[in-house]
Amino acid sequence: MTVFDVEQLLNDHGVKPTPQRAVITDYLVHTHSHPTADDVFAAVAEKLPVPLSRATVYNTLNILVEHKVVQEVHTEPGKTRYDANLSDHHHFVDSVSGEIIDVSLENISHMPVSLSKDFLDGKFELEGYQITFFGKKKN
Amino acid sequence: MTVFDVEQLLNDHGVKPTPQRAVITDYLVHTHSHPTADDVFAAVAEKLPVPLSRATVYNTLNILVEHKVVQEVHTEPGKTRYDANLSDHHHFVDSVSGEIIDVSLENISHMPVSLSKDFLDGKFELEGYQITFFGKKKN
DNA sequence: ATTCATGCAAAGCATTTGCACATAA
DNA sequence: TTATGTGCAAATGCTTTGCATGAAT
Repeated sequence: MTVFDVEQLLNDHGVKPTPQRAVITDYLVHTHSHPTADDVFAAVAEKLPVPLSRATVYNTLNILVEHKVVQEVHTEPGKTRYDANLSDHHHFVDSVSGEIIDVSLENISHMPVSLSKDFLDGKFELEGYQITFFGKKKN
Repeated sequence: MTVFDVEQLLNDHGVKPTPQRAVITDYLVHTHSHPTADDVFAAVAEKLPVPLSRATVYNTLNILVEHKVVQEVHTEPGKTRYDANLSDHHHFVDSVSGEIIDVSLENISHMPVSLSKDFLDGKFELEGYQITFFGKKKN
């Protein structure tokens, strides 16, 4: 994805592209590492010809989440991670390192999952679900 | 579950029962509200004849997690919630209020879920999974 | 005696906010 | 010029830590 495409992506989601936002989004779109805000800051700060503050990173990430360009992933206490994989997928979390690995739908049996009418019973409107697998990554 | 049973439960999991730990555990075992550490502190402080500090609540919750008496639930940024429902179950999160509702296995279709051999491929050892449904609770 | 739990206050992180400056339409 | 984005630093909120006291074995 080129810088132009990133600007397109931002425009498509109603986010005004700025140099900072473009570089942050570009980084997120090209990584599978589910970075934290600080990971993003560290990776992007050196790429930008202009200074970059943590506040801008946090602001940008929140805007990208609000506009559904990326999604938050919560697997560990105290850390919010970001995922720009826009395809329908789930996650495998290594219980030792905390590393998050994407799991595409074709790697999961017995999909899709749904809630019984008995549970929903006119009381809940189901919008989606997220499966977090956990286990150990072997060496 | 009586106080005696709570002490039994703690002993069974290798946690030395103290008054604070017993009352905290008792509270967790009897609620379905998935409380935060602060919720626990607020609910338990007034029940105890002795003073209770937040540090003790945090210490105790971490010990209970380590000894698998309760589990952490992460659905929102910046908040760790605790769940003493020891049965196999999943969660529904109200996307408006953040409220977490337990979903027992019989309320889910297409269970159990598993990962394909292709994904695991000798590289991952699957220990379990957690499904987080999200949507709106109707009034 | 020795070990371990507790309380308090201080410290630590991740994240948000207030405000001034810079930028773009 | 009007609105919006950015940077900096201060503030906030949740959680952990250090240390002294207190209880239990």
